[in-house]
Amino acid sequence: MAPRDEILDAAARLFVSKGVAGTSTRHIADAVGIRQASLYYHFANKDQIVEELLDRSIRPTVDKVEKVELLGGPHGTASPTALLYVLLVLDVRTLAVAPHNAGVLARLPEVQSQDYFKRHRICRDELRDAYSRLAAQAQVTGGTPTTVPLATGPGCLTLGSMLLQLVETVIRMRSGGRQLGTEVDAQIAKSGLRLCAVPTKHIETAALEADELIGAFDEL
Amino acid sequence: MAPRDEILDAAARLFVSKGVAGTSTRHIADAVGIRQASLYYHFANKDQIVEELLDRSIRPTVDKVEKVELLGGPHGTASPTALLYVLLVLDVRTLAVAPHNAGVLARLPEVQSQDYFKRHRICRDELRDAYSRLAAQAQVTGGTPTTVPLATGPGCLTLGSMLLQLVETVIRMRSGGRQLGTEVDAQIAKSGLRLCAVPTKHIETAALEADELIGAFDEL
DNA sequence: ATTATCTATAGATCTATAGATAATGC
DNA sequence: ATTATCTATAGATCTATAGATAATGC
Repeated sequence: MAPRDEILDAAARLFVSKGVAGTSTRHIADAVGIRQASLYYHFANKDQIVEELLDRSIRPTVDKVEKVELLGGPHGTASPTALLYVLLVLDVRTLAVAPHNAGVLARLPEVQSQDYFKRHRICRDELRDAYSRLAAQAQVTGGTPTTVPLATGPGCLTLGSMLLQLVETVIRMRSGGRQLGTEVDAQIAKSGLRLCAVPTKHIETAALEADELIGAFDEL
Repeated sequence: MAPRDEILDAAARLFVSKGVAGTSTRHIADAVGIRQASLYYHFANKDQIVEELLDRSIRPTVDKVEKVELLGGPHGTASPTALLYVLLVLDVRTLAVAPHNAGVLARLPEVQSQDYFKRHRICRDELRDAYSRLAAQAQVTGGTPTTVPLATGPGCLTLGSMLLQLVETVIRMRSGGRQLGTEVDAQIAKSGLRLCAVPTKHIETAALEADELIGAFDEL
């Protein structure tokens, strides 16, 4: 592994387990096996390490959102419910395999209050809005007889933010050191659909349709 | 306000916005308006401040769990679905009114890795199990025709952990500086029931039943 | 005597810079 | 010449302790 990546790797592990402010540049250097000052050959300062890790942690997700929305766009063959399921599964998987559970980074106050976090917030807002759109369509298609309409608009509490939150159950489980079962992705995705009031019988068919899409997806 | 409480208050605010490791004792003292060394008259060390804040942040929730389960115990007049709704609403409200969004504390890595966090984890596990139990009963009572049984057992991904996660949407919203609507508690509670596959028509009746219970609850 | 502050400071640590050293590639 | 490390260190900061000071309560 390139020295620069070794640093990023060690830093990620330490940041996630002790926080950014709780990890000194010396800790990182010791973990890598170099001297503290040598870090500054690869990075201008400590924050730049955090910044790059943060970017890397959101990139895979952003890429997938685009592809998924494209999947339901011009062709239009896929049902919105299935698309929502696909996005949920991919999102969960990304967080589940992220090195050192790097998804934790974006939840640290000392990171959120930094200037470089703005870009990250924009990305996450896009993801949330994608969830909101798909959720709204899934509710319509499912023909749910909800007397009280669920919040899907730009209001305070959106379905999108709840889905985002639900997906992050994975981060919490990994933080707690719990083993991730083989079906977490499907379980969370189905829970997401239930949250959107998709009828139970619809969920299974959507899951089957989605599995096809996900299979084809990996070849993109 | 007693000086000790002023310190706790200022510390909470700073810890939540910059993390524990990112907040120095001097910052806290400055915020209170005393000298850094004066903190040590009230607390043996920095960690003790964190510890007390952490305890205070979980206490209200723990108290409520006991009362809610008691509500469904001997008398047995309340439906499990309504009880689940009650617990969700009370949990959301607790987090929503916690001073300075102190719920954030328990999510900081530098806090989770400390020894004093064990007690907090035990409390939260109890809450999670309470959710799991109520969710299981709610599913049975609701007579849900789920072909695939939802995970409610002691397995990897429980409904309990997902509900816990869902409730914490409030913490995230407050961190993001978003305004909390007046109905967040009800919205999240209903979402929780949907997550547990409680049929839509059941949700509204359970909500009404729960509102009664919550009214009576405040007098306990 | 107790309570709550203060000043002063020890001793550890942290980030970042300056400049030396050594190895490799042209 | 470029790349990647090193040693040494400046200068800031951090936690915690020692001991002085002043106000209040017995």
